[in-house]
Amino acid sequence: MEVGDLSRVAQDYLKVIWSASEWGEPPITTKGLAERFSTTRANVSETLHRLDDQGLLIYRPYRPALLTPIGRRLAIAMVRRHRLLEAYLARTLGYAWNEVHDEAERLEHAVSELFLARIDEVLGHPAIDPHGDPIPNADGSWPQFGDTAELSEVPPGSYVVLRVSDTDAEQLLQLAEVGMRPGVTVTTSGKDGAITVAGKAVRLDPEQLGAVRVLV
Amino acid sequence: MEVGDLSRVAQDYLKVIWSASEWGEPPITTKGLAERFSTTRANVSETLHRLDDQGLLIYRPYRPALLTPIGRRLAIAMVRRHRLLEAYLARTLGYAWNEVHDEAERLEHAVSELFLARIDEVLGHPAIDPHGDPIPNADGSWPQFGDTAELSEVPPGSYVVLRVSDTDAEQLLQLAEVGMRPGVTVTTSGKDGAITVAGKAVRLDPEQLGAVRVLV
DNA sequence: CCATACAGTTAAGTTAACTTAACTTGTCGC
DNA sequence: GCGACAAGTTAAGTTAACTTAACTGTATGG
Ligand SMILES: [Mn+2]
Ligand SMILES: [Mn+2]
Ligand SMILES: [Mn+2]
Ligand SMILES: [Mn+2]
Repeated sequence: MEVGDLSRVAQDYLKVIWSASEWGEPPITTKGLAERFSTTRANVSETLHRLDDQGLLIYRPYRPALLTPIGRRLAIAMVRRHRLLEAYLARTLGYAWNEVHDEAERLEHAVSELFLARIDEVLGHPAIDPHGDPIPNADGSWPQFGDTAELSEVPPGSYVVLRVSDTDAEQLLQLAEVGMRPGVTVTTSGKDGAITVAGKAVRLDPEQLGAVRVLV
Repeated sequence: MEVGDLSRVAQDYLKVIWSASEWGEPPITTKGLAERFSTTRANVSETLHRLDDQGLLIYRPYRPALLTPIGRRLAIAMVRRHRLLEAYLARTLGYAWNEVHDEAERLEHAVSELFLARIDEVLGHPAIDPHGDPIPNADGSWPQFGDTAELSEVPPGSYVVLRVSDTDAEQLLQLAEVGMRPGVTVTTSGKDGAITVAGKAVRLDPEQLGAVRVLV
């Protein structure tokens, strides 16, 4: 089975279910999926049943779904598509890092394996996307970096930003505006969100701090 | 109304209906659409009803459908998408001219106006796609070239190839293999398909000759 | 331990897009 | 003019994906 055999909806579900747990977070719930896809819990419940029928995940009533090995393989393929496309848009078409996500969200369902191979080559096989998320390799493996923690959970001190979550477009724009991006150094004071980003003092709310992962 | 408001199916129908008549051919029939989309006449008939309901075309029983002004505008927007993408794939990602069509057929439904503007800029606002088809401008106008005729209809002599039809992938590959492409000079003998392409003698069947348009 | 709030499910209905089968219309050769 | 055949339509049924409404299960804080 290949990702091209799945519907757009199935592709998005697998990708979101897999990447929800990527940084150690608990598995995504029915409600979480409903919010992510701007739909109803009823619709999510029904869709999860369908994905179970297709052998992509195991539906457990009132419990988060579990990806099957096939589902996980296809999920990782979708994550690769998404992040490779984001990297391509940013690097060769002049997209800002807060513009790439929405475009990749649609292109990921349309491009062929040939297209992916070509842009991977043009980019020189990049390891991370513009938000610092690792890009899985074509064989399903992916690069591992050092241990990370959310900026909201870390003791006061200086850290290197590894990754900024790209799921909330507005939040990403706010973070971009204060200079937050992978690679910059931030210093936390421990005092309600007062931090410095690349030397500049700014204030972030707990949600924004939770979107930033630093090397620990 | 924008192309993004239409379903994938609606986008493809408008594009195909409009481009069928681009070179003076008669309007495409229900059967023609069914073949183009590998579906049934029944399905085409029903879909045309839906497009009529949406004000995109006028459905006339037992007669070819007529695009409304809105339908025509959106059709041309889709043709622009398709051809601009083909040009991009060929010029910047190393696609062969017989590989671009299928990829563009899917990407045309997924890319944003921003993406189109960026690739248009990267390509320097190309006037034709890799098959010699004119690329409509963003305002709906498009470049006009000299008068053309199908190679099957032209008196014996030497001609410059302007355009090769890209709708039949296998046929396009065959034509590519004998060196046929926009810009080459061909000489017709009038004797059942015996012609020279860029100096090399080849034999083409009437269908293949009909796929090639030359400057007259 | 249990009421309750919220998460999750089930049910019923809708729509676009598809299929197959049966029927109707248009046109073309005689 | 007309019959035959191809083209086109209508009808009935399916599926994925969505909605709204009603119901049920889970977990928790008092
Ligand atoms: Mn998507
Ligand atoms: Mn990303
Ligand atoms: Mn298409
Ligand atoms: Mn073309």
